[in-house]
Amino acid sequence: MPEPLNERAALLLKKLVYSYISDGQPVGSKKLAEDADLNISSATIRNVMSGLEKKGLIVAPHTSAGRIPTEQGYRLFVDSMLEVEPLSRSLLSRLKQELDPDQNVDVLINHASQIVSEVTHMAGIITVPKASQATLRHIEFLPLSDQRVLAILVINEREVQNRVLHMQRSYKTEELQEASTFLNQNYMGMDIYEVREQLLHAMQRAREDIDATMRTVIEVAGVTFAESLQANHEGYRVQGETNLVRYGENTDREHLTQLLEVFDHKRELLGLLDRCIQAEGVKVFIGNEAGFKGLGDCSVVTAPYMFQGEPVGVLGVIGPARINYSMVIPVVDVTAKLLGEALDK
Amino acid sequence: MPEPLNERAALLLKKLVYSYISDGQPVGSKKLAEDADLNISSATIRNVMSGLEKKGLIVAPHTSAGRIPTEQGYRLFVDSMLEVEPLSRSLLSRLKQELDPDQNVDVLINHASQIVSEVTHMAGIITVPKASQATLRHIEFLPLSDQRVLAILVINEREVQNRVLHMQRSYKTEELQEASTFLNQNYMGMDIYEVREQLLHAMQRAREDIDATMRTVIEVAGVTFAESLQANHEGYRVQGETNLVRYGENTDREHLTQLLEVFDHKRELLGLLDRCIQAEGVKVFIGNEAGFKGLGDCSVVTAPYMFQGEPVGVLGVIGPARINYSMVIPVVDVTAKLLGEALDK
DNA sequence: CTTGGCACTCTAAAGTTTTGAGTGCTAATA
DNA sequence: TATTAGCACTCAAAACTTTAGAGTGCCAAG
Repeated sequence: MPEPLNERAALLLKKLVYSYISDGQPVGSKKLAEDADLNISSATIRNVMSGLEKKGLIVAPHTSAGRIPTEQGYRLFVDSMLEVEPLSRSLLSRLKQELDPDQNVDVLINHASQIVSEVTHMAGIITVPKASQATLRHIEFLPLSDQRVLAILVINEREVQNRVLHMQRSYKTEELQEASTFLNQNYMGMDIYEVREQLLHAMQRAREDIDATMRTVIEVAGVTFAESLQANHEGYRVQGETNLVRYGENTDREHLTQLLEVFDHKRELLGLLDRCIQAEGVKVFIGNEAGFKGLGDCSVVTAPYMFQGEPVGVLGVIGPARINYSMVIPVVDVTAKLLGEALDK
Repeated sequence: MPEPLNERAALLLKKLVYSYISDGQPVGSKKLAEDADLNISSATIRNVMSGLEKKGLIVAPHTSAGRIPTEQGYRLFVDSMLEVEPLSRSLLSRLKQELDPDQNVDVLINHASQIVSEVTHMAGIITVPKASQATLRHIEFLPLSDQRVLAILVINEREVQNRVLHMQRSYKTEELQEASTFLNQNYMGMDIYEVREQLLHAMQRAREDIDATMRTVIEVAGVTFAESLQANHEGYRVQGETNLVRYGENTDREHLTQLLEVFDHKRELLGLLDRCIQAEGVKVFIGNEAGFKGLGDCSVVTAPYMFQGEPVGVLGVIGPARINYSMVIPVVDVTAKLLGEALDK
């Protein structure tokens, strides 16, 4: 395989892949002969194709069919002969509009995955961003019935979280008010891990002789931050799996259900995505390159997205290998970038 | 059709439906003769079946096949001969656990639809609850950069909403603090529609000669409540569409994609669901009873769920007509009830 | 009223033929 | 030496045929 492809062979492979991507039909020598603007007879093309087959770039599914690209064929195509189309103006503006920065992280990442899924007609996947940094912006407590307290946290400027805490005793509005005022005055702008640390310290020190406010603070905030960290959601979201159904004119149902089951095995997929987080820019996995079962003939296209200069998550799509890479790649790329911008506000 | 079924015919229909539901195969006279504990020859059964066919309760897909229930057959079965199984203890406890009342509405309704989808292996659908009542519990404003303000609303005890407002000018923390304090003191416990009304009035009155606080209040809160009402989300959620794929051993792909497209036509489905909101208890639509295209051979099972004594939304599942009604119906029923309880806290 | 029996129907499965796209090779050509 | 036309060959897919058997309807006997 070290032997490089001569120019004509490369051109032919390129045409073949484009043709196969658009029709889904194996491509024969005759079709290529007509199609190509190079004046070459089908016999010559057969010779060249035979060479490409020896190199493992294309195969014939059976004797009397045309050729289709192998994984390596796609690989070479994607790496060295793919011409990506720039995004259409209208699509770009739609992306921008959909990724309205005035929304919280959760909504944003859902939108991002949804929109790439819609546009590419593949299944969209996105990892929930690692909360690399979580600065306490504001905190508020409200009493509920039955010894429960509603805690509202504003993290990192505009991320609002809320949870219901079950407490040992019930609290009055005023107590809670004092507690939140205290916390806001003393801990605003601090990392929430830090806040928790300090609260733990404070708790250890002075078990007795602390005033009522401080006691309330410790009790309520202790629970809050414990839960806050615990709820440090990880995982990924999938959207538009049904697009996969509409594909596969010929694919049998088993293949399809197998693919759908991939989404049930969180861990493997998450592993793959996590590995992409450090990669700069778009990555394309073709077929088994992704390294796990059930993805034969499938491709995964991913791009990491940034928050405050750090890659914090990965956006991607998953679908048949036979996709319009020249469109999908820039869409994923740009959406990831826009998502990053929206997160940074 | 007014002619009532004799006992034996009814029993036979029942057995036939159960058999078809469990195998998906048309049921012949011989199979019924073996299966049934009644000692009756296949010939007799043929006579009876012929009667059932005349009444339009069953049909033979083709001459030499067994019979399958028609829509009317299912209807009769569901209405008068279905024996619902009580929920298993383990399932019930799972439902209860999943519908943890300490979560906000959004999460709860998603969970509800997700869990019925998982348990029944059908697609789960749920309408977003009508905000029949929205009492202001607490409000808070935080300044952001660029003349933007983060508004946090607590509605109905523990429902937290937040949105980013774009204002005409920028505000200081203190201004906003005063505004929120004022609102909390004066409007807490009031319906937010009411609050908006009063603010509008206040705005019209005294254009000039109002103090700075009051002006801020009007400016910021005006925008907040306007957006809050506008965002009065309506629609529905679908979960587990992929379950539909795993069905239909023989169903052709076209039929399936057609079904999936139903979900794209929000309005029709929403119309159907809305009509169920007033119905007490579970409703079952079979085939075209639902009244729109693309649902041939499909059933929809729905149950309204309550909030504070009012039906506010509908939970349901959608899938092939050939489903295990005795299991699906109680699941939808109970989940809707539990959801109501969770919402009521 | 029920039943065994039989002729009849019609699908699904298995087997067969036909078609045509595509190949590899060879010998002629430039 | 590289290209091409031509031809024999292969094989999947489509069309068609055959077979098997599941199921029916109806009749005549119990």
